[in-house]
Amino acid sequence: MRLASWNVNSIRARIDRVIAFLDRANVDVLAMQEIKCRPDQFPTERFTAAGYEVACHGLHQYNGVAIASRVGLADVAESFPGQPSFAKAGEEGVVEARALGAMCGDVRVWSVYVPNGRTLDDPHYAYKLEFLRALARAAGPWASEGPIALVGDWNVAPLDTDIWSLDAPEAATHVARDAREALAAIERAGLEELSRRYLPEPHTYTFWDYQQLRFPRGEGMRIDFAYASPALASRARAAAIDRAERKGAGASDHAPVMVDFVDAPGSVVP
DNA sequence: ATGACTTGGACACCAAGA
Repeated sequence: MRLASWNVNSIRARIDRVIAFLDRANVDVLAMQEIKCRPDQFPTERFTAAGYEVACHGLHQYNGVAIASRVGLADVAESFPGQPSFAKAGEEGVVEARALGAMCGDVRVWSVYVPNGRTLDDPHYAYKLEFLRALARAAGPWASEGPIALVGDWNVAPLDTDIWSLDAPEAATHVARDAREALAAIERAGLEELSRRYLPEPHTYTFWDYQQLRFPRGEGMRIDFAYASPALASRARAAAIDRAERKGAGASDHAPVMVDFVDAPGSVVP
């Protein structure tokens, strides 16, 4: 099974590229982030025509996550247990559309979009830390349950070599010690990050800002990752970052991250 | 080379991203 994760930065603006990518990269399951629409606006029929089932969770033009699968899609869950809400000043808290889980074949796949954080003194930054900590708590029991993948846009650059410049002001929320610590809790919960296993080269990026010619200058960040439980990590064989998807007109600012898994030992291929 | 980000919503500006 080939599993891909991609912050598409609007599924409606990116649908042609996404469908072409599924075919070109031979993707079985695609976890999307930042779909930027509600379910009634999601181009479901384009995925159906390509042979994929779709689940999506979106509240409005911000955030939003989805999963497309051609190996089955069942037991869909919006938000993870204990997912924190965010309250704008003077408003009720809202559990934002940042996590979606589904059974895809025998793998439980979660598409995750961690809050950006904006700036270190912004309420969104505390929200980001709480989101990561709550997800690590939820993932603790999952790690020993079976094949589970947590993939998405984590908005944290764990290593100094995961970013072109530690001094970029927009990077502060992605390299801060407590942000990195909050992400490390996911690994301490027993999950392994698989893109790093196969792609350890420093300055291997998954995101390049639209501004300041970041992509042509090679100035990016590595913030998209694929975590897996031991039962799934043992079945991983390869990973790739599809840098080509950042090229050309109409590209997302993120590239897809892909991981290949072999079938479980003893599984029967229908 | 004298450039300068993209998206969606209500609107020709703004919030949000990172």
